[in-house]
Amino acid sequence: MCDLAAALEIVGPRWALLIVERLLDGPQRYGDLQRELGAPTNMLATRLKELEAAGVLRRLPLKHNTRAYALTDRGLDLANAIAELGRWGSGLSDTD
Amino acid sequence: MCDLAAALEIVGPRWALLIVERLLDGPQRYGDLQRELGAPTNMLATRLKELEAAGVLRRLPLKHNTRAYALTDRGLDLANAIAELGRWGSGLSDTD
DNA sequence: CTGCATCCGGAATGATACTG
DNA sequence: CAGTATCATTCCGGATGCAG
Repeated sequence: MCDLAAALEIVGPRWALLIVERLLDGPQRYGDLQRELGAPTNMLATRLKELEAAGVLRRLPLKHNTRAYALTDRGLDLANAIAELGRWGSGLSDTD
Repeated sequence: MCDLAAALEIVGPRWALLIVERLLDGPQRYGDLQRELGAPTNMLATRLKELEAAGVLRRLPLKHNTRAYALTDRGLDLANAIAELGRWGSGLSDTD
């Protein structure tokens, strides 16, 4: 299996890369991600668990009943790939 | 909608990025892609149509009953993003 | 013989309501 | 606020069949 397929095993499922992109801004809470992404709550919970298991992000327990999700080094490493993909996406309306 | 989401609308579905990666080697025929990717034939046909509609690749009619699929400029533009994602995927076994 | 559509079972996804 | 349970819908995967 090539490296790209291995990467897609983790960030391929829907919402995964969007979650990481939001987290590049800094740690965010569950409700913040849900609102900004517009993702279904069950999918958000599922992806967060997968990404945590993959070592892309980790949960930071806060006071009371709140936690925050923050990228690990492995997650921050995705910044370049996300930037390139975003740059490509921004040029989709050009020269159409 | 952010640029990343727009990009994922096209290359998000399964096999899409894998197809483009194989095509970076040069134009390939349907059977070649099917064998090297191990993708189901129906999915391959579906993704190829979507990617063609998105202007990522185009069909080159060959002699007889064969066609080849080749990347357009827009498809070649994905090389950087694929390279970054592949690089990230290759580091997944490190420091595990 | 290559390219692709169709059929069907199963997995992934999405909307909503509910619990701690 | 954070996450789970449930159910409808769509997507995916494998086999098969048909057309050029």
